[in-house]
Amino acid sequence: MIFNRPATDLAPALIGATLTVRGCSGLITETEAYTPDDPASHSFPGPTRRNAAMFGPAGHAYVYRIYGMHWCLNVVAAPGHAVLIRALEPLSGIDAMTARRGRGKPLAKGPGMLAQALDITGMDNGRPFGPPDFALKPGTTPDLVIGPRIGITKAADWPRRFGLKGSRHLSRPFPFSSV
DNA sequence: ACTCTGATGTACT
DNA sequence: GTACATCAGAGTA
Repeated sequence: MIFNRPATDLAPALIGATLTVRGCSGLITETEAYTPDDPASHSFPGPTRRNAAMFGPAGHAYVYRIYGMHWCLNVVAAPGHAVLIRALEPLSGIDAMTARRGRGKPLAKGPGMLAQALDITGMDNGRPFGPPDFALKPGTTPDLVIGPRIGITKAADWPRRFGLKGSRHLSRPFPFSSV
């Protein structure tokens, strides 16, 4: 897996990959690309304390807190580029994820839920991806759907949200579109 | 199904 | 002071 490339290339490549975090794993079903020329990207204003990891080595995590209570996990791509992991299909460690999320609740249908299910916090900011505890394993290239982004106010309509076609483990449905 | 709102911390102007 | 790459619960239907 080549991490050091534009987020717009890495984001679709991560769909279908398996993310493993300390005994829990899942199939990535939804990502979003953020680039330095994107007004909605944390890297848009240039390096700051919060976004330092986005300008660090590719293949590391960029984790930040949002709305005071949730964490969001990104994979750092080229400098100033990152891919937000928005949703996944749980594969293993489901008991632990359920315990952290609460019984009957969706486990990882959104970036905040995903971080909570996998117990990802600011402690993981800057951590390199690699086996065995924090791994990102490429899968076979699946059919993708592409659509506008979610939860942002600037450039929300840029088609930079990628999903696994037909998956039920998405934060929201995609408007009809595919590659 | 949908829309609205409160919770909660911090980075940045 | 304001905005924020969100979620859960309550309300309406």
